[in-house]
Amino acid sequence: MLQLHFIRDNKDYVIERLSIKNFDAAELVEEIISLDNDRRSTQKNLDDNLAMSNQLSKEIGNLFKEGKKSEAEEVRKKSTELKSVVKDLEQTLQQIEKSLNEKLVELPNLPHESVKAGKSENDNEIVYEEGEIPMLAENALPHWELASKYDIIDFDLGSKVTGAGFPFYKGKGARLQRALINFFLDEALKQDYIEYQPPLLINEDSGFGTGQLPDKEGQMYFVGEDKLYLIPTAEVPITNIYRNVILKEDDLPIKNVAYSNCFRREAGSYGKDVRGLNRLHQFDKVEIVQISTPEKSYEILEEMKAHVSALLRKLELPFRILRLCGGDVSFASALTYDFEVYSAAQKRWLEVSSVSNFENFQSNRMKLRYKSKEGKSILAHTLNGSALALPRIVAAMLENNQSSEGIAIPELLRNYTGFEKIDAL
RNA sequence: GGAGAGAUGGCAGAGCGGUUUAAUGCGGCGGUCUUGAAAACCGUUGUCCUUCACGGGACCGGGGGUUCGAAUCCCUCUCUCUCCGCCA
Repeated sequence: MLQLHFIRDNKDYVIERLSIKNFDAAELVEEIISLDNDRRSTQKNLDDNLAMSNQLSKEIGNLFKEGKKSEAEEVRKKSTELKSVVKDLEQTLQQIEKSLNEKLVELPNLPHESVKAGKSENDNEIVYEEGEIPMLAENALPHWELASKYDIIDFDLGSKVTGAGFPFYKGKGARLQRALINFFLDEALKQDYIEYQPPLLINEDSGFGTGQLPDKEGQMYFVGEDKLYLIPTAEVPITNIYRNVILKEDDLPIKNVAYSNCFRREAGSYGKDVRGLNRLHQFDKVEIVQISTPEKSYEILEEMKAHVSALLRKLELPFRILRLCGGDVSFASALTYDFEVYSAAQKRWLEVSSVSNFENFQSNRMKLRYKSKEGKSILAHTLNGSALALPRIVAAMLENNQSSEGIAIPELLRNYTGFEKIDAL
């Protein structure tokens, strides 16, 4: 959520920047400013009446104490009249604030200066590439076939027990998952992240705080009985730790890491996009989250980018980094880098990480502030990134490392898996 | 799931209809004293809205109600604690 006073002071700038996200804000901004004007004048009016009412109540108290009953009655009558005025104003104010909030929440975050205009993911800018595209044999298999050939992931079993997009990992497949999770967590710990294990269900306030609600309600699984949502990413619980919190400047930056299952309904997905591990309803992810001062947040974004790059390097996967264009960067993000690995049998790039700076967009929603050394309350900046999402890493690893001998486990992961290759048992 | 108790400022804790602009203690910050520190003493100590400013208003877990006036009374939700039941 953008700050009201910022919108007021930078009306044209807001509209211009949002056009980069293909969002026409002109009308909305006008409505917001006009509603805010109404809010201010109504508030002023209400406050004046309340001040008067407070004054009268005090008088009544004093008069009663002095035994001047009839005079007190007189004032009480006046006060009663005032009461209906106050009640009306309160209702009006509530209405105005409600519609103001509804409008305010519709405005996306402003894209960072470096974000270029663009319609879709096709306009994302490749800013970095590393690693060699493997040349596979003619008879190379896509990962879903490798998965069943070596009996390490069972998609059909998942469909039977739950539904499509909920695979079983089995044997070395399951052990590989566990190895990757531990590897990712340990790498983050080396960078001074604090490890958390968050709840997998969150309430409505948390969903609002990070921006999943009200917009993307349909993307989350909802447990109606208890009004809880299954998390689409650990970002939600981990960032919401700080909802309505005032930190100290010395606490920053806060670096948290969490492994969690992630649940996404992915309504409307179809075709080759959802084949095998490419898109699941439940998957595993290690997420890094940082809370920072505004001055440092872009430096930290680079640091997080470097962290994710190092992980992919250690896993020996060819990858590239994209700076998302205005049309593809998410509602809440100011700047996002996507990481894609090359999955050589599918011959396509798969997104395995998304690293974003939300600036104070989430902070403003969840009132996450810190007290500066001068004693001022300032909205913090929030950042997060996948480090990393497992399924597509596994997909690329299986495909890229296949040979007649089986599937080779990257050197640095062998300590974690306890085996060097996946072969026919 | 059943029965009971509770939620007050960074923390502890009083207040149970009108000098509460929320007592008091601890902690934090500033000062006096001291070569320095401690102790002692004095002062200060939240968030938000509004205003150029003076000022005004809101906030005692959330929401609603009673009243001229609510931290205080009523309703409701959430959470915490104790006991019982169930349970990895």
